[in-house]
Amino acid sequence: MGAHVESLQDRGEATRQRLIDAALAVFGEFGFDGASTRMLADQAGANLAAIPYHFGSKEGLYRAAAQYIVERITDQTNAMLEEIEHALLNALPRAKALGFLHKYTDTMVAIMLGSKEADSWAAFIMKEQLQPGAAFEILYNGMMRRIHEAGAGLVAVLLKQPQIDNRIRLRAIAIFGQILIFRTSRHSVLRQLGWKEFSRDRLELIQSIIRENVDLVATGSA
Amino acid sequence: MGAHVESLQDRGEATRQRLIDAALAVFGEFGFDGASTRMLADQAGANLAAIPYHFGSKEGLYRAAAQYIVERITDQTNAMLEEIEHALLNALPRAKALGFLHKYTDTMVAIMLGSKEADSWAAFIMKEQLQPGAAFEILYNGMMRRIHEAGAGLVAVLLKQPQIDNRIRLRAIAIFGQILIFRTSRHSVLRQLGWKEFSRDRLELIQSIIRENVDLVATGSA
DNA sequence: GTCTATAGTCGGATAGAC
DNA sequence: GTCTATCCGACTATAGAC
Repeated sequence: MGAHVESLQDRGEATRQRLIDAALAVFGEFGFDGASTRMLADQAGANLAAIPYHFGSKEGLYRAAAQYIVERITDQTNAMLEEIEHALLNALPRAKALGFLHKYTDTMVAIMLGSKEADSWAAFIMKEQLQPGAAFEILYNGMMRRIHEAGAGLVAVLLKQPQIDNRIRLRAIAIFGQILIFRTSRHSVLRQLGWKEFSRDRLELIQSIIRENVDLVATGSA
Repeated sequence: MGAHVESLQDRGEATRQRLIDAALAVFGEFGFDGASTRMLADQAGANLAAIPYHFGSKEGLYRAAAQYIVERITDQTNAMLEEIEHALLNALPRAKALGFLHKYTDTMVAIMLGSKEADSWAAFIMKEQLQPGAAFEILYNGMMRRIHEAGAGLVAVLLKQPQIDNRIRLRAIAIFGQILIFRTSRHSVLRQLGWKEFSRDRLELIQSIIRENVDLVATGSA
C-alpha cells in the first residue's frame, strides 16, 4: 500500500468517525425518525452521500452509533464489572458486596449524569428503549444484560440468597430505577428540585442518597 | 337551536373525540414527528382535513391529547391525592403516612402498568419527557407537580422532617424511579425477568417489592 | 472518497364543492 | 362538518462527474 492509498483510507476513516459522532448527537436529540440525513451530514461536515456510502443507509449509521455507545460504556465499566463478576464466583462477604454495589451505583450515576457527552448517549439509549428498533439488540446484548446481571448478583449476596431469582432481579431493577429516573425524567426532576443542571456537588448528593438506599436493602435483610 | 344544528354539533364532537383517542394511540407509539396526519385520520376514521379544522394543526391535536391524559389521570388519582393533601395539613402520624405511601405507590404502579390503554398514555408522556415539546407544560403543571409534591410530603413525615427540602424530594424521586423504570425500560426489564408481559400477579409482586422498599425508608429513620 | 443534481416518495395544510 | 384534490416543502437514496 502506497502513501496515496493510505491517505485516502485515512480520510474515509475520519469521515466515518465524524459521522458517528454526529449520529450520537443528532439521533440522541431527535431520534431516528426526527433526524434527517442532512442534519447528520451537516453536523459531521460531510456530504449527504457519505452516509449510504460508509454505512449502507441511515439505519446502518444508526446501528454503528449504537455499537459505538456499547464500546465506550464498556470502556468505562469493564474493569469494575470484571472485578464484580470475578468476586461473585467465590464466596463473597456481604460487606464486600455492599462496597461493590456502592461503587456500582456511583459509577452508573456518574456515567449517566456526569459528562456532557453522556447526554447524547443517554438520550439515544432511552429513545431506543421506548421504541425498540434496529439498535435495541446491540445495546441490550452488548451491555445492558451484563450490567443487570452484575447488579443482581450483588443484591443476591446482600439478601443471602444463593441464586439469582426474579425476586432478586426485581430488587436490582428497583435500585437501577432510582438512578435512571434522573435521566428519563430529567426535566421534571430538575424543575421539582429548582435546579438548572446536575452540577458536580449535586451529583454527589444523588450518589449519597442512592448509597443510603442500597444500605437499607442490606440492613433490611440483616 | 334546532335538532338539525345539534346533530351537526354532535357529529363534530364525536369526530373530535375519535381524533383524540387516535392521537393517544398513534402519538404514543410513534411520537410527534413519527406520527403522520394520515395515520391519525385513518385511525380515527376521520378525514385528513378534520385535524386542522378541529384542532388548528397537528400540534393542536397533540396538545389536546396531553390535556386529555391529564384529565383521565386526575380522575384516577384525585380522590387519593386530596386525601393525602388534606392529611398533610395536620399533624400526621408516621404509621398513617406509611399507609398513604403504600396506597400511593400501589396506585402509581397500577396506573402505569395496569391497563392496556395506559400503554399509550405512558408512551406519550415518556416521549414528551425525553424531548420536551408543546405538551410538557400541560403534563407537568397539570399533574406531575402535584403527584410529586404529595409523595414528597409523605416522605417528609416518614423522615420526621417538618419541611419538604431537596433531600426529601430526592428520596421521593428515588421511590418514584423504582416504579417508573418498569415503564421506561419495559422491554429490557421484561427480558431480564424472562417475562412476556406484566400480568396481574406479577404486577402485585412489583407492588409488594416497592412497598417493602418504602418500609425500609421508614425503618431506616426510625 | 467526495461531490452535485435529481429521482421518487411522503409530509402538513388548504381551497372549495357538498 | 366533512370531503376530494392539490400545493409546496422536505425527505432518503442514487447516478454520475471529478
